[in-house]
Amino acid sequence: MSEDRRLRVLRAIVQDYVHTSEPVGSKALLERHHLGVSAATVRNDMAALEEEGLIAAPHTSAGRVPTDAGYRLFVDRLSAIKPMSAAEQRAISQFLEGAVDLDDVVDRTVRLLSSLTRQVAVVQYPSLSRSSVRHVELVPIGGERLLVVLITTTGRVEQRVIDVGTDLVTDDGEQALATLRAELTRATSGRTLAEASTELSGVPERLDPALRDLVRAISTALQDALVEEREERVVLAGTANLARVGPDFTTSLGPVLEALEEHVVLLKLLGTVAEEGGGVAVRIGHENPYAGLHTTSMVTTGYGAGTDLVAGLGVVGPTRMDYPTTMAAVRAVATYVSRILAQ
Amino acid sequence: MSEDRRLRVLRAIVQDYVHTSEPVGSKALLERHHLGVSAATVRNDMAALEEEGLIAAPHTSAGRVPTDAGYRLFVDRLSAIKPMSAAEQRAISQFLEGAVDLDDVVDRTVRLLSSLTRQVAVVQYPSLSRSSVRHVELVPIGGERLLVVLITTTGRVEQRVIDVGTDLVTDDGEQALATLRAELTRATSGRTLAEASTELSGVPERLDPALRDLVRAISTALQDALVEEREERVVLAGTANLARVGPDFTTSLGPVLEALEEHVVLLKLLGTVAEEGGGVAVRIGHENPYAGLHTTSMVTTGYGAGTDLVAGLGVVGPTRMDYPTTMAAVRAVATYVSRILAQ
DNA sequence: GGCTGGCACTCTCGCGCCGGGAGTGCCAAT
DNA sequence: ATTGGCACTCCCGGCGCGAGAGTGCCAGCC
Repeated sequence: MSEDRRLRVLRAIVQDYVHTSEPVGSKALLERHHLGVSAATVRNDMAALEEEGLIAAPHTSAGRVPTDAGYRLFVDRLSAIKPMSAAEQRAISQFLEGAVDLDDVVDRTVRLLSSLTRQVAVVQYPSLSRSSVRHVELVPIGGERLLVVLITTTGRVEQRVIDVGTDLVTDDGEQALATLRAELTRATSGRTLAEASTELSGVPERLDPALRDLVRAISTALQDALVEEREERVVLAGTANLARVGPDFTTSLGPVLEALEEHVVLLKLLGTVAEEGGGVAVRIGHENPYAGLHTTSMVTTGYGAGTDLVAGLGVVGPTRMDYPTTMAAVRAVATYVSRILAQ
Repeated sequence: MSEDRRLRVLRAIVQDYVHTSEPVGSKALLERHHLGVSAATVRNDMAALEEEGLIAAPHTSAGRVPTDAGYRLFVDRLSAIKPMSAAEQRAISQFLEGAVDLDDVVDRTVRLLSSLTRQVAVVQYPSLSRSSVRHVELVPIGGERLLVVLITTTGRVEQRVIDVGTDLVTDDGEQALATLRAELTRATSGRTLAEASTELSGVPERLDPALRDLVRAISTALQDALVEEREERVVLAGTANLARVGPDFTTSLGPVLEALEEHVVLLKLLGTVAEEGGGVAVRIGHENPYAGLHTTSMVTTGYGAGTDLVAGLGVVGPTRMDYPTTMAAVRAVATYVSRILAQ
């Protein structure tokens, strides 16, 4: 019994099932793939594969369907990421280049990814952790409120509103703000977010004691904005693709949509990125730590400017998905959006 | 034949159908509502209502179901917006008060609205059109690129990246930017966006001819940001609720999800707001201009700080929805989020 | 030992049929 | 205008059946 052929059979099953959405039997396999053996032999192999937990039959005497473990083996050892055609690459690149700002880049990326894969695309906004401070701005709004704006090298803008004890829309207030602004800029500008954060804590002491409380408030607000992970945003597109999957999927549709609304969860999943397979990580069915996504697979990778990975992107789809092309699309989009961000 | 009773029957049908999700027959009606008449009378009324196009039967000898026109009449004349209990109001208010910045307000609002109504909530970011310029900032990034940031009174931040012909990270460049910054601030600060836009066009002429091209580029970028409607964002929550609606709805689920991804469409729908019914507008089934939403109804209203309405919010759900309570929730959330924004 | 053809067996799926039930429309009577 | 009565229509669930797809196993063959 050739171990090698058994794996070829598994591969054929995965490919057929992805293609037809129906359990695949020994005979159907022979028609579409010319393994040089008979149906009976294939049946023996299938029995063995089932024994190993790689495929399963929905009921006696139906065809076989890959299990999560089967897909896993397929992804790890039986498939190669399909290279994208030059035309596709050009299209991707051109589409992304039309973007006018960071929001637009992210928006285009997520749309592109969902239409390429015909699945749900998930793109994380470039994370703060690796970027540095470009600019800090203080804007008084209303009587005793202050808008603190932080602009980073990745072009991201963070804002916080804080309550200050005193009215700032006075001459005194304006003046205080001016010195404060200068001081803050000096303390943070050009520094990485982590550096800026520590630098910031020294500022209050150096200033007029009368302002100390105010400064402390601003400083903590900024630090808050600096380290805040909660603020990391994700953007989705292509949820309608879930409805196209098929009737077998409609039951799990509710839970999946729910899971997709938990952006915190998605962020976490995008965060952990594997290095193998060209940097593309695949999480299949129950490998997924969240119950709502047990019927789905996630294909993710990192992207970002420079050598640092600053964010993640990927797609969510039914476990029965075309892994090689999906992985290719995810990788390609990540590459090109990184390139765009790099300039 | 009492016109009045016929409408009471219609109301009963709508209420029952919303409650049970099943076509309602004459007998079932009598059990749940004590109209003082017999089943036969109700049947006559139903026939008349069907004649008028207010209700329809899925097939001969099944119960009746309200048509879009039926719901319309129900909403306009047969129902009153249910007042919310004091406890609910307190809960809404408290939940929204925890927000730390504009993003958080919007995020909380949309979540709140979807969980209150158990439907898809849509919230538009406060629109620029009614607000005015708080601040303009120019940040050079990379060699020949400039990030233009616009901060408005509503706390919104718009950003644009523009390519300038020359390298700005030089002493000359820095100096030019400084004067430019001052000039722009003077021209726009405190003005409404429309005013600022016209004011802006005068700026290039008043400046050093050498900078004129640069200024013109910045000025157009700003004007772009000022009037840009495309940039208006909407946020969704509760799409999973669509999956709970029922089997009859699953077919239209795909198109609906697609429509919900067309944020431009949603913006347009949120934009047109009626004044009747406490400012809450209802768009039922085919009244909706977009085919994907023909099976759904939309309940929307405006919200925003001050006397001006600056944005819209609402929910999307199946035409078979509980209009009175949904309308109440939409109105209440709009009221409270406006209050939050007002301070 | 591994491969193959053959064969009996199992299970699903679609179809037609049937009876019960809910609901209607109409009519004659009040 | 309302009502009780009655015949009629149509959906729905359950049942049986045959076809088809697929399997498991066995005996023979290389």
